[in-house]
Amino acid sequence: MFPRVRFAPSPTGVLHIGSVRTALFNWLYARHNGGKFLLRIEDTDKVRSTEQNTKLIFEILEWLGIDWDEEPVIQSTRLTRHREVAETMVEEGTAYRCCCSPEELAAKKEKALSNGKPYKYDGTCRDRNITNLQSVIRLKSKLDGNTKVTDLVQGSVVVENSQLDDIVLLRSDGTPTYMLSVVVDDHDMDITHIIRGDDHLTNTFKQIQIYEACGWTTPSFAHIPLIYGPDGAKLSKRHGAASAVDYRELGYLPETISNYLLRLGWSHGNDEIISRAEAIEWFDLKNIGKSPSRFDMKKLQNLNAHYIRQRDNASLLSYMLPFLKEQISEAEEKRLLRGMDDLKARAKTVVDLAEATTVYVEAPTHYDDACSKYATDIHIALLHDVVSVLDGISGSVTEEQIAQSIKELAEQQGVKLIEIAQAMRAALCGRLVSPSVFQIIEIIGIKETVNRINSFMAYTNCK
RNA sequence: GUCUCCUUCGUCUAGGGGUCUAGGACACCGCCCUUUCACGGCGGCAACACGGGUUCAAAUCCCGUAGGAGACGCCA
Repeated sequence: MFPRVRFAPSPTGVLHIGSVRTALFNWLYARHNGGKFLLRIEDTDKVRSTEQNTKLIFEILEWLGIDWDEEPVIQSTRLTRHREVAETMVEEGTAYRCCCSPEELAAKKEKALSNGKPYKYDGTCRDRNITNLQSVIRLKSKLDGNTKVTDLVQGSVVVENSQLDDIVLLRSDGTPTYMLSVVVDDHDMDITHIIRGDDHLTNTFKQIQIYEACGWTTPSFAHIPLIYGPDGAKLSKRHGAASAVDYRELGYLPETISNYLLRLGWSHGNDEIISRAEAIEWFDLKNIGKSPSRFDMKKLQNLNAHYIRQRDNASLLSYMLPFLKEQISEAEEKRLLRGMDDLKARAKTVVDLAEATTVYVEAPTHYDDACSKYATDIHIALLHDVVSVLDGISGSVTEEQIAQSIKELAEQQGVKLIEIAQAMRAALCGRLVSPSVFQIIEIIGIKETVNRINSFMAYTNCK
């Protein structure tokens, strides 16, 4: 039998990077086992759910190449079904109506807590046979014995039923709670394996009781550890970036995110760079670790640098275009394409890459302070020499030709190449870090090079 | 507070009784390459939380302790 798994995010916030990992694991599980990967939007909290968040969920999954197999289920459209199940449970005696007011319950809870006792609904309405439809419906949970989960990641976990509460299934306004709707939907969607964050582990016991009360087969569970920030607390905004959208905007490639997330908490021997095909071939729940892991930005960056280098220049260029501050012409695009090899060896993110491209499209708008080191009389004299050398070269030139001529010049003048090269870099780029100056000249051409050098000399002259 | 889970270099992890003087990757530090910065190459630093067992033998199995995390809503 082929597994059916699902990813069931709630659009009450921007898609968390940890949720993305859950989606990935579910997807890989389905693809590895020839099963189906389904999507369900859990939008029953109408107040906090937004269209924008829902849109972003689809967008991010597409961006990552995580495709789904059937029409996504929108949970809010299934309200009638949820209600129906709750009513049936009341009829069958596995649930009951409760008319304790929220205020009463809050008071009881406060009292219990102040006495240092664990709070649990006291079961006041459990056997009262209330018919008032304004009441909530609670699960009549088992009072003794225990409930066991054989989790595919966590192993066998047992909880005493006395610990479990009579949870609310249907609110007084007739809408289902999360506990009810997940169980009903997972059952109706024929979900065989539930792979989700381990913050749901304790919910599982309550949910199993609902499955049993309804006489449904419980699916298999796999609770994967959460992702934490560098300080060990749940990864959130204050750690910098917690949503998948953030990472996309920061210039991380989708293949980087997939690979990183896969490797976080899961391993296949010593493999670090894992292609999509390998991931599908190798993925197995058995290799998921049980301990939580911290998100390491440096490692993410390193991986991203790897994938940037690995992309072919044309696709990298088109991916980068939206990151550019200004639109560029076709001629400029060609320049960037030529310079891409040099550019991509240095970039950690696409944002870096986009920023670094400016040397190929425009003259420096300002010069870094460090450049003044190469604005001495000696350097200016050398730059004059460079200009004469370049003027002597006609037509299109290659990087090698230019390098050759400049090396000869250095030799003639009895200076080290670095002195000339850095002065040229300051003039051409306005800073002392850039791709090869000879390569830059090849791409921007002699004329523009001479212009930039002249501007630099004029600028130092004014100072 | 109650319940549940977790614990190998700073971080992600390999390992599942002897092959472990614990392997890899990122980070960090050197050196090499070099027109800068990167890339790349070579090398270095660095961990089995603690205490008891079991065993000829324990990072690996068992029990405690400590620390960390999660769940305890008419949120999902």
